[in-house]
Amino acid sequence: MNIKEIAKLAGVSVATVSRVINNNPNVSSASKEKVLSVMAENNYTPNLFARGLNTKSINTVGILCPDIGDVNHARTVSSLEHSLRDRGYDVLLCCTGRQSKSTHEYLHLLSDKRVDAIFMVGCAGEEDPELSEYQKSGKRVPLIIVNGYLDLPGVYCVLCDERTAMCDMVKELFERGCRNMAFIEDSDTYSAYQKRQGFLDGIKLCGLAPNPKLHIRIDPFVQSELFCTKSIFSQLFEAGERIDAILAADDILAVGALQAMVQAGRSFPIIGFNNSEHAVCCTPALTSMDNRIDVQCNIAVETMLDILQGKDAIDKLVVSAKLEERETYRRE
Amino acid sequence: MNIKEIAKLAGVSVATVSRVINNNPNVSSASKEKVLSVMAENNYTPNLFARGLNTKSINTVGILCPDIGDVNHARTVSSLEHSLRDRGYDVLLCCTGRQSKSTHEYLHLLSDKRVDAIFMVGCAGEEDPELSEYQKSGKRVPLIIVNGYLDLPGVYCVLCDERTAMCDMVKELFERGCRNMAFIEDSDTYSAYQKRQGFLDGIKLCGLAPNPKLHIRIDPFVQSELFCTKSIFSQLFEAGERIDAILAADDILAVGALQAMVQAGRSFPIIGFNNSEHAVCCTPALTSMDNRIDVQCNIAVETMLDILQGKDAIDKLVVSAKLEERETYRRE
DNA sequence: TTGTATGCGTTATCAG
DNA sequence: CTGATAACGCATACAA
Repeated sequence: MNIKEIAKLAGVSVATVSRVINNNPNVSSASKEKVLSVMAENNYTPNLFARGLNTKSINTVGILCPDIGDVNHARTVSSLEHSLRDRGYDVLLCCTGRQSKSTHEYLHLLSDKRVDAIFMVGCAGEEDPELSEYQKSGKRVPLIIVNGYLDLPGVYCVLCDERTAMCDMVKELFERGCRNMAFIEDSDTYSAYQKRQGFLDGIKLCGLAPNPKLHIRIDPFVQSELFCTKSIFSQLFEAGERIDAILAADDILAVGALQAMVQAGRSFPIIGFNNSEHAVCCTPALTSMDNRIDVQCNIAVETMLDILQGKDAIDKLVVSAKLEERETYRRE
Repeated sequence: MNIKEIAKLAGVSVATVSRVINNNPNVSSASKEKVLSVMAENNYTPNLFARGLNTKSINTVGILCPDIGDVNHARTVSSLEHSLRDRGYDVLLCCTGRQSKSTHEYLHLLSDKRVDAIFMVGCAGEEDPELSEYQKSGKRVPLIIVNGYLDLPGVYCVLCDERTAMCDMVKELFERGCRNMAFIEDSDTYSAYQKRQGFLDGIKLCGLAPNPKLHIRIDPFVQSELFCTKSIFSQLFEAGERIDAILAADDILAVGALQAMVQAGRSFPIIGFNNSEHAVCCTPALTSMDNRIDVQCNIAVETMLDILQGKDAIDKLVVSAKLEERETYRRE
């Protein structure tokens, strides 16, 4: 069933049918009704390929993310998807599998599909030379990074002031008397880098000496990050290492450390990051820094709309984090 | 840059270029090389719309799921996406938002996009009359349900024997001496129904009387299912209700109950379901029934390939669950 | 307000 | 092995 057949059945021309489909006002209500009813009877829907061939757009955007199985990425994609669908856009999902190599490929793949924009979630921190090459090449699709930053022309970023948040947290704990704060991180994203720097900023500003022994890095590819973190901290406690606070770049890491702490019969502030469900699963419940991913996603989608409408959009927007207080740390 | 320009630059016809693009063997290696080099120089990629207009397929499948923010759905989609991409398929993601109404719409939306197949994740249990209507309507796209079952012609299902697994678990606990087992459930999916029936089967087979007070249903739309479950069980414990085992349809529910149990200073077997990360976040670590979603996804994709190749595929495939033993219950 | 004719970029058919 | 050309289904400029 195509537009020609509908036109014949409705006794009008294909142009008129096309106008009805596209809500063109220049159609008599009589024709319009007739066409609509014929379309309904035959439950006809226009072929999107043919349509896209003309309009160069199918109201579809691509989302690029390392792994949708990761809770944080899943939340982000979920939020983006809802915002986008509310505005009539479909979502093409690409999981790159954390291999920076293929990011490049996927970028091409998506723009070959003629998506209207591409969102990147959980992207790497370094200035990817391939990405800039991509931006230079003919295929200019609006590129929007969520919870990350890349200083490239034509790339728009929405992020969270995680560095400041982390730094302030360190200062706050220092005022509470903490002098031996541990820091745990895993992935190598821009976001991870910000948190690390924030921690180091704080340590420095408090006049403390950085202690490499308390700066833990967990390989994000291990079977279980939680278990790995837990055993490292168990060893530290057994070795009698002095620790009076822990800050983690992600909740799952914080939970691992928390379990080790409880097992060691100790108790001090632990702060997670991303405010995921993990924070409420553990006991005691984990205080966590919320990076406001929902807000970020909304802004990202608004930014996309601005770009597509030709308005000039802000290329770097920063939202502020918010501490979700639970049992492992409470402000006075 | 289109096929015509490439043809001109390479000094051949569009037909030859098209053959090169599609790996048609009937091209001299000389022409082939020439065309390939011209394509590379101009980093040309064929327009997928024009292509789809002829071939009726763009190697894209749709995935329909209530909410990608849900950890279980996220894991499933992640697994499907990987399998599919390995085989050259892209993924169009649609989150229906748990509203059965819109499932119908999304189904149409996806087939309008001319996807090659549609996977449904976390779908409702009842025989959706709209779905069967959909299947009857002209738009016949292979429909594959993961971790669910719908007895409809042309619908293929992969699932887990959760009913048996749950039933066996009850029997096992009975033999261990448990006589007052509680059951917690939330959503209203096919999977949820199976678990509930499995529990009731087990209770009956053990000659126990069903206790409505210990059959807890949590509204899946509450702010926090975990917290809700926890407070319900706290109340039960305070009221002196006798409970000597808990089975939950999902880990997050089990964790809530677990926290209440620990707080009440009690200890008995708790079994979660889906073997998610939640199970290792809590203390004691949660024993959980794994529904082998990765295996299910692989099978689902294989099924899709069979269907698309015209082979006749199995329309109902059942994998068996596997208990992941942790601290809340260990087999002897 | 309506219809005709043309083009969008490929693939497929057929003749060479 | 190659090339010309007709589809594919729709949008749109232009004419009426």
